[in-house]
Amino acid sequence: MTSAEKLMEKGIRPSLTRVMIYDYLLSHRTHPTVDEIYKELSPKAPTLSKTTVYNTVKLLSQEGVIKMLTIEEQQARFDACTDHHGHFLCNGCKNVFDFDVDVPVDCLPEGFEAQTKEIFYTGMCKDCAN
Amino acid sequence: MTSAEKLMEKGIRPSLTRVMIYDYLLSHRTHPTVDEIYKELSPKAPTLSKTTVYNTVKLLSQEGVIKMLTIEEQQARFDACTDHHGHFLCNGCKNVFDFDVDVPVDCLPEGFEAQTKEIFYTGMCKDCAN
DNA sequence: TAATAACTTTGTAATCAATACAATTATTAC
DNA sequence: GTAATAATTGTATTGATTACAAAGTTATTA
Repeated sequence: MTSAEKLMEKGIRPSLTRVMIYDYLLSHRTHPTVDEIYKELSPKAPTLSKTTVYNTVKLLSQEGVIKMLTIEEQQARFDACTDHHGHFLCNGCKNVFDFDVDVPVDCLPEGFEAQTKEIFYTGMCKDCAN
Repeated sequence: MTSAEKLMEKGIRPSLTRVMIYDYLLSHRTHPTVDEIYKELSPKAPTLSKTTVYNTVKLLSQEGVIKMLTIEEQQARFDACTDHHGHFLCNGCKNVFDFDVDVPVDCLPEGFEAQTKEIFYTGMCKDCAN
């Protein structure tokens, strides 16, 4: 399935801009910020507005196409991989790494219903630990 | 052990302001924001500055006396309970609830060293689910 | 195809949490 | 008690995000 088809499946009209931003996230699993997305795509799309990037990642997040991450900082990051996995923020290089992890289940009090589940670790990555 | 002693144990001089803020967090397990702490304590301490609240929660977080939470929003929240537990943000009432959960261990790639571990869920709490 | 309606994109201005910084006040050490 | 150090304060600034209205684009209808 193409990325445009994935958007349509969620009821999102696959405009060029939306597909471009979604494709960027699909092919760059670096959990970029809005600013990073904007800076990367601006050369190819000189009229792109940062507001559009904000609008688009908000829309895609709301519809569950991508995930918003809020690890510790003041800038949100975005991830096109919506499968469940943990995120590790390295305090050295500030990169965010994925890791496989089993989500704890059945740990919520009676009557609580989870819609999103996030596992965020911070520390030092392999390269920065030494 | 008094809260002042706990601060001293971590090498933090237990000034009146610091103890007051720490005590507030110890007795109000609502995961308040800086603004909420400031608004609650201002009547008792009219000369309190919001900058001092920022300075204090940053210091206490850095020294591991309290924990900073960054669940989904743009305002950080603070928690005096540093035992491991999960946090649940209700999308209805916007309250943050604690829940017991086993932290996954040994899930990081070789060489990665975790310093903090957070488990954040969002959804609907018992009261808001109906 | 033209006219209209609906949606998307854009740029500017505003908001607001957080930080920088310098001045003031309080505490400690000698 | 005075100098040195640390804590607190207020103001100004930064910077991510949102609000909003105008401009541009796509779809719909006749």
